[in-house]
Amino acid sequence: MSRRSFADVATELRQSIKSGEFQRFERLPASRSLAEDMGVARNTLRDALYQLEKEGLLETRAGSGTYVTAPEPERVPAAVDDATPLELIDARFALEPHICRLCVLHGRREDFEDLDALCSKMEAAISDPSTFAEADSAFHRRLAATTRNNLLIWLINQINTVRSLDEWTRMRHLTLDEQIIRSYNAQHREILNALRSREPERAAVKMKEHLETARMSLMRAAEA
Amino acid sequence: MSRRSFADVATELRQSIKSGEFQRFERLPASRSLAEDMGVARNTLRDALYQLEKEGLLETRAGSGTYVTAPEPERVPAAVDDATPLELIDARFALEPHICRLCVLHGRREDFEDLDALCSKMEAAISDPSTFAEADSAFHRRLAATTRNNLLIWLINQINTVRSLDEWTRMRHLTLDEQIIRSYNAQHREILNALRSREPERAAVKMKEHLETARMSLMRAAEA
DNA sequence: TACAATTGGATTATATTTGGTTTAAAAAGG
DNA sequence: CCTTTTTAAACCAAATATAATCCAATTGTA
Repeated sequence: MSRRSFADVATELRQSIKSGEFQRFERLPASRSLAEDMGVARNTLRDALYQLEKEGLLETRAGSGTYVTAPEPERVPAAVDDATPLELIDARFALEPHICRLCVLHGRREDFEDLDALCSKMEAAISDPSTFAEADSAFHRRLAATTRNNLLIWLINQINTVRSLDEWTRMRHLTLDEQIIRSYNAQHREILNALRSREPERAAVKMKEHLETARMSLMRAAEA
Repeated sequence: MSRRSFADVATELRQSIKSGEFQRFERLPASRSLAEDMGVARNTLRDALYQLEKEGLLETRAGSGTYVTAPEPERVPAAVDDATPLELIDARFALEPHICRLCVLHGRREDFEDLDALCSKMEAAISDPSTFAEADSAFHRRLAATTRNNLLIWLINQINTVRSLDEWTRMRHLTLDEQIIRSYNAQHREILNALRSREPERAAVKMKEHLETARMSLMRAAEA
């Protein structure tokens, strides 16, 4: 029976890293003790570490230790952060009406109660644009959550964390007078009513109307 | 006796934050006492805090304290990579019909020529499921590109890189017999024709029919 | 307002751990 | 028998944890 070669050690370590036993940014045990733990000579372990370093899994700093390289999970491309408010609202036009349809399919009583509470919160914030905007955002995220579709929930969250959202909310505040807030509130209620009476197409239509109103007020703000 | 390096301390703190032991906006214990609690020199603790600050988990204000800023309890890959094929197709149901509408608005001649070429490629691959699947994916990505909406393009790309796509394509291959491919090809042509004659709603309807066909064949595959 | 306590920020010298390297012997395998 | 790889031990230089001390910003309080 052959001794364990450095390739075997590398395989074992690779799996420890991928399985999450060693997480990113974490420092591995010192080469001496790790070699002893794995029952292998330090030289062999070092060959394995060098291999993993070549593969980009590890980074080793002399005198300090060897570290799990951070596989930067996902750089949000500049294209996304640079999305314009109009691109953003088009994306919502794509997602949210269908989200309403799915809400009818998967919504439960407690979902509608949460949405109802958010509606009430928005209705109480007619003259408080900041509170309204926050509750409004929560309402739309709550809708996504009601679909029980993790992918859609994630997509909506991504959209909501787009950096241009700052610009978006800034522009919104310009248009959020009491009259607009009142009409938004009426539309939110209509959407919720359609969901509760289990009418997917009516809910989708009401959402489209809501987004159309938002688009219009946004364009008015852009002109000003 | 092994020293604990600042990286180890950082790992420990990182987990305390992620586990919720230190909550958002909360102030950490003073560096002196925290260092003592963790049995480490204040210098080392400070290095660890600096690292976490670089990672965006902490924010430190001289004379005041260091505060947790961690925004994301949400693992990006977890929600997305664990998406089921059915969640995935629901997301496509949300996005792609509206993408078709936007294609009518923003599509140019060269877009339609590219889509036409992809249709031809798929039609030539009736008995070659792998080539067909690749061109099919390219067709849908090209549709997204035609909207000129960077956000939508990015969302579609995200959906197409979901790991469960492997499972998805595997299941697809099960159902991709010549008959199914022929009907897909016919639907792709119908979509493209609707785009070219600038009929947004018809294009959206044809896309929905296409996705419905895909959903049905997927569910048949799931039963088998 | 002004003082005092507490906080993070920074610098120092010293001790120790760490990876990097070299060497030679032992083991495995053709 | 010869080649290759692993082992083992020793040493080096770099990195850094420690500990003590001082500075500067903030906060709370008299």
